[in-house]
Amino acid sequence: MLGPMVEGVRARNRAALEQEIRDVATRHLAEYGPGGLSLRAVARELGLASSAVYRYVASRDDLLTQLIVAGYDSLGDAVDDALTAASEKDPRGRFRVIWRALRRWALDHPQQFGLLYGTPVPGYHAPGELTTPAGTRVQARLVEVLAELDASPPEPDGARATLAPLLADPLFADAPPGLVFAGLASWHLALGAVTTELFGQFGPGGVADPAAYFEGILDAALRLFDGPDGHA
Amino acid sequence: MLGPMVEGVRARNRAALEQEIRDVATRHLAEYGPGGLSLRAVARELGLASSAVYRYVASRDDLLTQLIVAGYDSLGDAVDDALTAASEKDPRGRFRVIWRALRRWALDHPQQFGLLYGTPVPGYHAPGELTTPAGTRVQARLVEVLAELDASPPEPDGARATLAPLLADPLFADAPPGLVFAGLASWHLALGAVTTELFGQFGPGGVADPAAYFEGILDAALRLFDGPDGHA
DNA sequence: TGTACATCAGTGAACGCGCGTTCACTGATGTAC
DNA sequence: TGTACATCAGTGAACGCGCGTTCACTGATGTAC
Repeated sequence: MLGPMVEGVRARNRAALEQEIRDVATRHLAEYGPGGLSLRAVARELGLASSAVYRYVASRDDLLTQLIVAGYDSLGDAVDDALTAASEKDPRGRFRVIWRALRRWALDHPQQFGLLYGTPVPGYHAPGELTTPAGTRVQARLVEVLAELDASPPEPDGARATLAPLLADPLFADAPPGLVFAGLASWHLALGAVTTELFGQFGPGGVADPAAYFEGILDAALRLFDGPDGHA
Repeated sequence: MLGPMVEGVRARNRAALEQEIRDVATRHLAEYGPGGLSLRAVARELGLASSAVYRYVASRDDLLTQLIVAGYDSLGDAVDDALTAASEKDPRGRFRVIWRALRRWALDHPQQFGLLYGTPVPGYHAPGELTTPAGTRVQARLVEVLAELDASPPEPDGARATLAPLLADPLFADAPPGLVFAGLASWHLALGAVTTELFGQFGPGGVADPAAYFEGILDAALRLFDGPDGHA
């Protein structure tokens, strides 16, 4: 009665349809944005009665939460895969691999990226207990890399106090404040660049080669970790 | 019949109501986001029939465009005022003044900031001819400051080609590519920091003193303009 | 292996809601002579 | 200064639409004996 017992056909169908719902919803998200995500439209596309969806999804907000978690996981997988494939040892190289993977993923999934890192969906509050674990995978990878970096960038005035909550986190055990600061700054630099490339006009005329520009940004981000004498 | 002729009472009322509509709409925008902006709701709050709004606004999208332009202008004014008030001469100081004003404005008008620099509103396309002039005021100020900076940061590989469209812009006449690159990078760094402060979790635990952190970010941004020897 | 019953997937109608936009209209405000 | 007419602001009803969610229901799939 307990035993390993192969998943019944019902459970399999159920899982498959749950996945299908997420897939369709993700497509709709990409097309109409989070505000335009509609359970009825999803049901319609799946050939279901609108009420049938409620067998699989508790509410519209619940579906949104599922999509957010799935998005973080998709991004997390993309980064992990890139790291595995690159098998790069040098921490600076791994830093670049992570960021390139993030940019790639963001370009491939612009609306999902917006859902994760853009303007919050009005009226929706993500339940942190579901969202945070998946939402910090990339940061965790970055932190690992920073730990191997063995750099001691200058410590801005008051960094210890400013970053206190972060420094208290086990993730950053023993990390010098200057390094945490530089890490955070590099995060914001890269995020700002990706966001602008995705959504912004990139200024008048734009940038001819965003990929090359991004490489330049990575150089600049890494330079944030250098000491005042110009090298780590 | 021509003459200077004081604005008639009708024109004055009209202008006043147009402003009132924008004000109410801005509040609704702040509360429900761009997707939740509704002409009917605005009319309701003003005690008007929903159809009456169409005397002042051509359509919902038209209202959005007005709000975007008004937002850019509000931000532009905030930056200009800050510069005037500070009467700082040093270009690095003025750089800081600009960015502090932007952060301040963003914190005071989060949803408007999101409208300008966040995830685009799905299904809405801003008419660039109306939007761009107001939308580039801050950048123009920054460019002025960068021009006085008299720095020659390292020129990343291929910067000339990558940034070609920007360099062709009259704004950047004679600017060395390295400077333009550093300017763009500093823009993305500050924008990423502000966006994260407004919308993001700021990582696990967050940052204790975002204002102090932002000052650190400004230091880092200015260091992007330093030569490889560590000073401009 | 067969039968009785419980579980589950999916239906379709209905609820109450808000939306953008159009239209023919009433009065009040301005303009021309 | 007064009158005739044009302009304009605002009304209220109506259009057709899509939404989230609930509910009582029908069959099909699984389970226990």
